[in-house]
Amino acid sequence: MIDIKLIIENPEKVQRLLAKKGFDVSFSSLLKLNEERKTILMKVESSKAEQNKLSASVPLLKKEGKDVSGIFKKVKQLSDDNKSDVLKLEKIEKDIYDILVVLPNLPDEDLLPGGKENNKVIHTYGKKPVFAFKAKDHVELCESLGLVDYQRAAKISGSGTWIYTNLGARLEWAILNFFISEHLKDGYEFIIPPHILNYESGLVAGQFPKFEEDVFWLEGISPRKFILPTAETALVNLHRNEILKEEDLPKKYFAYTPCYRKEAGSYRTEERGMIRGYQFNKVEMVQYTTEEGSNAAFEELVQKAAKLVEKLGLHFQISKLAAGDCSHSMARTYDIEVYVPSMDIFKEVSSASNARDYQARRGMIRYKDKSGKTKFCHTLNASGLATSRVFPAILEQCQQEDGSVKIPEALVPFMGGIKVLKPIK
RNA sequence: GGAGAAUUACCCAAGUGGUUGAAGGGGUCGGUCUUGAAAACCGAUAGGGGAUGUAAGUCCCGCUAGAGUUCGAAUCUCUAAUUCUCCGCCA
Repeated sequence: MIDIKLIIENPEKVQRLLAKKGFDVSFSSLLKLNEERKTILMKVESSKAEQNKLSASVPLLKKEGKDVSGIFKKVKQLSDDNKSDVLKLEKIEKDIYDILVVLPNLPDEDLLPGGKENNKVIHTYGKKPVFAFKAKDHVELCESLGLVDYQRAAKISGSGTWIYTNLGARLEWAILNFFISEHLKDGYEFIIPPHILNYESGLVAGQFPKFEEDVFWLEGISPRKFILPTAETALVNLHRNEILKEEDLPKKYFAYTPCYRKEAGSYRTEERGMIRGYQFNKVEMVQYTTEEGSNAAFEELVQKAAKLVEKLGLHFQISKLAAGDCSHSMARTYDIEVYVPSMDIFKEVSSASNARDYQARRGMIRYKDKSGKTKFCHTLNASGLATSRVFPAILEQCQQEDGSVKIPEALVPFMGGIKVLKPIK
């Protein structure tokens, strides 16, 4: 949620920043509503004050044996007269909320406007692997190595899904465990959240009301619930409606959950295999920080995500996203993108974002600073990482001429010492 | 899934219609005493949102949430959420 005070004080600035995200908005009606709100609020409150005063005088007068029926009548009259204004006020407040709740977060000043085309690669690690043989894509490799079963997945579930089998399952699990152990080393707290969340959680994360259609809703449960599209949705709601202490910040969490998304429908032929499915595994990091601490936390998250890919020895790059390519709730986003040889492109394995106080305002997530002032936290998140892109990248980047795949050293301890995956046919 | 009970400030907890911005504990902070500590004693400390104002202040809303009854609600009614207990079912 954008602070309405910011809009009132500087509507042009907010307008200009939102334009960078491709949002063309005018605040004239919002500003007008706000003026109306103030006028009516004052009226409503002063009537309330008078009613309170009169009512408060009743006990004393009663004790003195005086007749109070006149006061009853007067207060009733005041209350009745006030009713229409109270309703009007409620309507205006709802209208204001409806306008604010759909606005995306403001992008940081330093971001380029526009979409993907203006993303800038700011760091590249490693080199494109060169193969002296005809390299396979990850779908072929999964098949020949016996790691994934797409056919049976289609049978028991449907399209957009897959089954990790045997060593595939072990590799997937090893990757996740590797991530988990790294985060533990860095002092992040491990969280295993429920996968079924309530509406409020989606709202606070900023997914709702705009993207209600993008998640899976459960039937037969009330109030309605959805399955999380990312662990961020759960983690960022952990401290909803809480006031934290400044000395407890930053709070650093990570969680492993599958992520359930409808976007697999946007399948394109090049996104074969496990590049985009209805369900994928991801370890997610979230930090709650002070206002002052959020830039440093962002750097840390980006570095942490990058470090994971680096330790796997994969070729990857970091992109600074243009304003329009940042998520709805985010002020800035850097993507860590791993190279997928068969597609000859870089695919996102992590999105590190700073929501600043946007989510915190929605969820009333606050902290008391040293002077005792209550402020909104900043929330940040980064995948660390999504396996569904890492897994194919490992297979494709680490494949050898004989059709085997060399397991990255960092993963070997988590693979029970297995160093190479050999073709089974 | 069925039945019952609960939800008050950092924590426990009193409070069943009117000076309740909420008794009493505990905690926390400060002090006395002590070589230091503990104990004891003394004192301080009650959240949050909003309106107005340069400020001090004044006012509105806050006792899980929402709605209602009433001149007036923490207190009565309804709805919901959560927690606990019992029964059922089960990995």
